[in-house]
Amino acid sequence: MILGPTGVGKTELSLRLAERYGSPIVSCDSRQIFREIPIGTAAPTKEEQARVKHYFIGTRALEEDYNAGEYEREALALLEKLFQEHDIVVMTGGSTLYADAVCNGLDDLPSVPAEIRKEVERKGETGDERLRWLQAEVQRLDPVYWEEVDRLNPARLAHCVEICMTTGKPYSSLRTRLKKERPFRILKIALTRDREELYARINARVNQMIKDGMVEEAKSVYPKRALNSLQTVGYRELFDYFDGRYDLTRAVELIRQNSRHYAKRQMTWFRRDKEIHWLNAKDTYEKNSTIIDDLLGNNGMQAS
RNA sequence: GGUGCCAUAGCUCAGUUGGUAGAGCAAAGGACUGAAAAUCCUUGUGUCACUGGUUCGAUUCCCGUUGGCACCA
Repeated sequence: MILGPTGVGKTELSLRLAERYGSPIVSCDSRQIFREIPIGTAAPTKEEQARVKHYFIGTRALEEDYNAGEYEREALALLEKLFQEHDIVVMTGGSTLYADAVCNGLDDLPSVPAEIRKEVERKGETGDERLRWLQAEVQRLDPVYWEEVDRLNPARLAHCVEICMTTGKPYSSLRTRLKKERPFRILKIALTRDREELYARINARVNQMIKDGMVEEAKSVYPKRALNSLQTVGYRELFDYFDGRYDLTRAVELIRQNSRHYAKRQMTWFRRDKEIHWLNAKDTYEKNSTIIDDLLGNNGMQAS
């Protein structure tokens, strides 16, 4: 598994490793999975996909309500198949929860019916009012979870309420947080770079996306802006630009900034994971692939 | 050349009737089990332009210097 913050250089390393091991690449990215938005999500290009077979790239429509649980099921099913033909399968991506779902598993929860989601969404007009309603509901439906939840986080509270309403049981009673066994060994590699350098790469990549037609791409999906799949760095800022809230220069500035924030949040998540082996993205492929071979216990393996 | 105004955090600025200072943004750290590129929490980083004076004490008042802006010649 090749992890790392956005823009660090996962794609190139993954491609070369996949070629070396004769493996496909299983993407672990919650936004590259949508086919309508390849530019703004820095999805692998046609050329890159021609080099190595990719999974979970552009396979879903924006309207499909995709989530980490569904990804866990699909990815595990796919891996089972792939491991029949491959000793090593390369997985890569920056969606931390999705990666976690594959490695450790999520609890078995039902998916929330649309009516319930709508109901929970609608309560309270203003953000404050809604937050207070959610807090009251969690206290009433799941006092155990109330004790541990981040009480100011509407997304957390809403999820608990949704699950309680869907199952009729307290969310906390379904939340085992047990680590699931997997029928394969997982080697987690994360790439890192100096912060300054990472940010410079992110800034440059945003420029490139704009040149590659990201504004037009965003325009084409603008009518669907309310979808969860479009609550995505790059698109939100461009939608606001289309609405006249600021000019394109400002929008690009905000995209850069929010991408940096995203990378920072990813780093926070990765730092906590003690299973990760860190590699410097600046080191040569030869050096890094040798380290990875050692970690795999495949010192004798010849690069093809 | 003259007059006036300004100089405080990375940026934009507030403020101290004289007791060495605080907002927004930027930035940094953290949380995270089906919306996760989502959602949320915490944190103020400073020769208060420089020199001298008055004062127990000056970022604050005064003289000068430098830089910027405006107006007048």
